[in-house]
Amino acid sequence: MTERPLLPLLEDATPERRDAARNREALLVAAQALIDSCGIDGLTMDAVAAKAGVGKGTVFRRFGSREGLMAAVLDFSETEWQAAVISGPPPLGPGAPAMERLLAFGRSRLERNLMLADLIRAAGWSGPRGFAVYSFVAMHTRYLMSELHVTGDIAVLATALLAPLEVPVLDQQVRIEGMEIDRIMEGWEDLAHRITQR
Amino acid sequence: MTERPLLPLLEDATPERRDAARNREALLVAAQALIDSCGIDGLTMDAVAAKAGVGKGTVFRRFGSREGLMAAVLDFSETEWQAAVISGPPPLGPGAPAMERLLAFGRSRLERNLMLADLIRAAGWSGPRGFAVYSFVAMHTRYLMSELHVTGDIAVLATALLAPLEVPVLDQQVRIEGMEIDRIMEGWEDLAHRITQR
DNA sequence: AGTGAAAACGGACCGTGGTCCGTTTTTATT
DNA sequence: AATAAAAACGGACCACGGTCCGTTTTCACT
Repeated sequence: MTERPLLPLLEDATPERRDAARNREALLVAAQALIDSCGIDGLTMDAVAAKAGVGKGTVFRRFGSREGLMAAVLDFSETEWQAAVISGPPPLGPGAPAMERLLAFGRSRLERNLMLADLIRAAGWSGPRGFAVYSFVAMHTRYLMSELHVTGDIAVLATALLAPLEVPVLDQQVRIEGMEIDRIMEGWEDLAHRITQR
Repeated sequence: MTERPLLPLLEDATPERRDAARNREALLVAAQALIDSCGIDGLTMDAVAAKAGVGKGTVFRRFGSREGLMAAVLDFSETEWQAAVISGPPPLGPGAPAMERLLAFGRSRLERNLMLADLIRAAGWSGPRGFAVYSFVAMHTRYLMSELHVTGDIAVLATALLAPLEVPVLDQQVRIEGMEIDRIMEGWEDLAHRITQR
């Protein structure tokens, strides 16, 4: 749990003080434990502080806000996932044809976003962390699209291809309309073909 | 400000008591005034209650939550917009070819979502109101797509076409990446052509 | 080891969203 | 008009996110 995020856009120049590092570690462990036992909604900042054995001020000094704490918890699995895309086995990782990689990418992202929906929602879609996450996903999609020789405004088309995989949209389809996941995935593959063809 | 929402899926069987109706009216007026003067973030439920001259409990009895109140405020402009789509002048309203209507629809929705972004964000994307709004937009999109003889899973493709117009996605593009609105719109038109062609 | 400045800590404190329940208003009925 | 049940009201109250500032810890430098 001490690994640093992939793609460290701006690494801190000065390292953390020892007590700070120890407390961050304890807070993340406490937060994960509380999420497991009480669920996301049942987690309070006071409880996290108490469980980690630190004052509440420390939690906010480290993570800025509740959203920030959630984003930090989410960061573990995100980093892992990004590693699988960058250097894992094909077809998600490198080695497969671009179209296969794209389809594997979409399926994997969709499954992940559904599995972590509560946490992603609680982490908010703003802030620097959210930006970094989006940047990675968008960059990879644009790369695959350029490999497929897609014509047009690739940045915008990539966004359009990614948007249906985001949690608010999936929530609408799955939770409210009760749509099957396989059907959503098939629809997304169709979309991928339509956007990349020509 | 007393009109009822379009497409009243479930109209209340029993009408409101007179004091209840009067208070709702006063609360909506107060909320709108506070939004205009303090902005969405500066609006507090206590302030709305005070300005409307009622107790705080009444606000929550009427609207359930802050999100609910915001959704109710939003409902005015949403109703107006839906009316323009259903019975306004072409190309947004009926009378133009389906493809022109679709493009006008996308542009209009995009502009609206950007203009009301703060309010839409504060209203939340869940709850029955959000569902009703989404239902209308999705239904209309599916209708236009069927007019265009689009093949495939129309419900899923309509969602894919609408997703890039949603506030979280637009936020990312406009606010964070600083993308121009015209560019986003051109990209969306391209997307509409790719999804509907074949 | 001693020292001073910078960084981090802790928990009392505050504002706001949301609840609860005793009181008041409305409305249907006679 | 009187009455009673139902609905709505109001504001004290609570919980939680977030802030503030006096105290403690760390660390670089001597």
